[in-house]
Amino acid sequence: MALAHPARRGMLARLGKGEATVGELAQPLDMSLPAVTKHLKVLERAMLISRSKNAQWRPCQLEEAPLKTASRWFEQQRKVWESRLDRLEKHLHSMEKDAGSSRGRE
Amino acid sequence: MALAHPARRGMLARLGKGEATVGELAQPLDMSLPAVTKHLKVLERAMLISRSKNAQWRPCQLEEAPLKTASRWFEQQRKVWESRLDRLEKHLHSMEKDAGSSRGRE
DNA sequence: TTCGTATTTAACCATATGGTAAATTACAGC
DNA sequence: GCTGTAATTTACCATATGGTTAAATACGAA
Repeated sequence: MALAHPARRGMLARLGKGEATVGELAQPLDMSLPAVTKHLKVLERAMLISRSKNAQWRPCQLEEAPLKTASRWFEQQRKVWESRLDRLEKHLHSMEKDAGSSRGRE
Repeated sequence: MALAHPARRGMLARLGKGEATVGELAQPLDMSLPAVTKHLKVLERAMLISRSKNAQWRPCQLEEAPLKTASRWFEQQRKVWESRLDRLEKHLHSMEKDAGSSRGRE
């Protein structure tokens, strides 16, 4: 999952404020430039960012569409978890009602 | 992340319907029992489930509280992404206005 | 005590992930 | 063409993850 690594989430957060070069993204990250390049490739393959060329710099920018998808994904997940919690809570309440009959716990 | 693996999410979904033994959780999963045991340990360490004893069975059940936390987490994440997208959209619109002045694209 | 079922442990393996250092490429300016 | 800066590629390494099989453990029932 492209969003799994904190360094990558950090880069995306930084890019939310606007275009940045590899060096700029690396600066707060306490890791070598090759490592940053690798993370950028992950983000690029996931189409979360795009890159361009400016002399010897290779600036990165956020891709708008997939992040909207990510946002929608979070919203969906939230709904899924909510419905699971609903079912769970019903289950737990029915257990409370039953509690006197046969307590399996030791 | 305990919620990362589809098998584990499947187990949690199953447990949302009520207690289940290791064998019952394994049945739909096309993997060996030892593999299932490992996944269960991950879930147990993350305190998403708890286990008990019933003869030779070791039934599992969902832990309520942390899943509520997970739900809250999703909600938070959603808000974070939304605010990022707001910022991003403002940025993109300001670029549109600028578009005529200096087109870096080739 | 022995047998069958449920589960775990131990030992092992393949692959993915995240990092490094050193060499290489790309480019601007002198 | 040479030099300095930005970034990437290459080769390598350590650890995490997810799986396997075979053996061990736990328990109820015969």
